[in-house]
Amino acid sequence: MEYSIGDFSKLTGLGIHTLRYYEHEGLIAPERNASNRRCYSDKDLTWIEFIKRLKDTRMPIKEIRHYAELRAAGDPTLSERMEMLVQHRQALNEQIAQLQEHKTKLDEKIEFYRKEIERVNNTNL
Amino acid sequence: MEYSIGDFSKLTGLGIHTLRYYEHEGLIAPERNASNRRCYSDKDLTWIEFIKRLKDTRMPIKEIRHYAELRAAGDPTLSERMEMLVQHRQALNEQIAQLQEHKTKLDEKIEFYRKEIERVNNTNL
DNA sequence: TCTTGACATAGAGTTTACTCTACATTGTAT
DNA sequence: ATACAATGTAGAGTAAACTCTATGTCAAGA
Repeated sequence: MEYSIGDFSKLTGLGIHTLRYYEHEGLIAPERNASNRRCYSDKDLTWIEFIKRLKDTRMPIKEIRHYAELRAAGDPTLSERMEMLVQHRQALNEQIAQLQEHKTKLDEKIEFYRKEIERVNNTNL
Repeated sequence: MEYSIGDFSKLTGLGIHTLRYYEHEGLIAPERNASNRRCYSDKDLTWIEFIKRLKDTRMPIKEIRHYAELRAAGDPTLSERMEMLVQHRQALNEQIAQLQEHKTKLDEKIEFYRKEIERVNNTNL
């Protein structure tokens, strides 16, 4: 299937402006039809979903662009791309560990609040 | 203990400019000495560490300011603060779940790359 | 006393990632 | 054929969170 930018926008949940911006930043390069309209493919869809993952996991656009460039260069860059992903997995593992620690502390804090509220209530009997 | 802004900066890992910015944004309000210099306390240290947690878990500064205002208002706002934290815990749980899904997909992708690299290597024997 | 370094404020500048505006062109329904 | 909605480009504007600059004050060591 091929999609106009409007359809692709609905499909991905990204705004039309954002899609053009991503193209300008070298993240994605959809085909063009005879009248210069963008034609997004299903491959583009898979790719943009992966870009969304990278973004969600805090990879900056610059780095995603670098990955996109390697990807465009094909097979010879396979191992370099894999290295990037392995690095990124490491970063992601650290993020998760960090968030889990934050969660523990937040749970403790909430428990403290619960007790404190109870205490204040009892004081004002 | 009391700390000058320079000491406090080293202690927290936040730049001096950032500390002043946080104060300007209503996140923290250190005491001042006779000559108007900021005097950060150990309480401020605990508080800023908590702010760092909130930031790390993607709470925007506006919201942290709101929490800071409630905190400054004391006991009457205890339950409202707890509600905020409970809400934020929910958001944090979702973040963690999301990141774990991203991790799974990333692992799969890396495994795909590993096989692909092997395949390409064998093709070129 | 003099100098130097830390600190003060106010406001400008930077970075990242969009988001929007202006204006021209094209595709489609009447 | 005409209107109007979608798309194109170029570039300006926005929001968040810093980060830096200019200029002035103050306190402690040589």
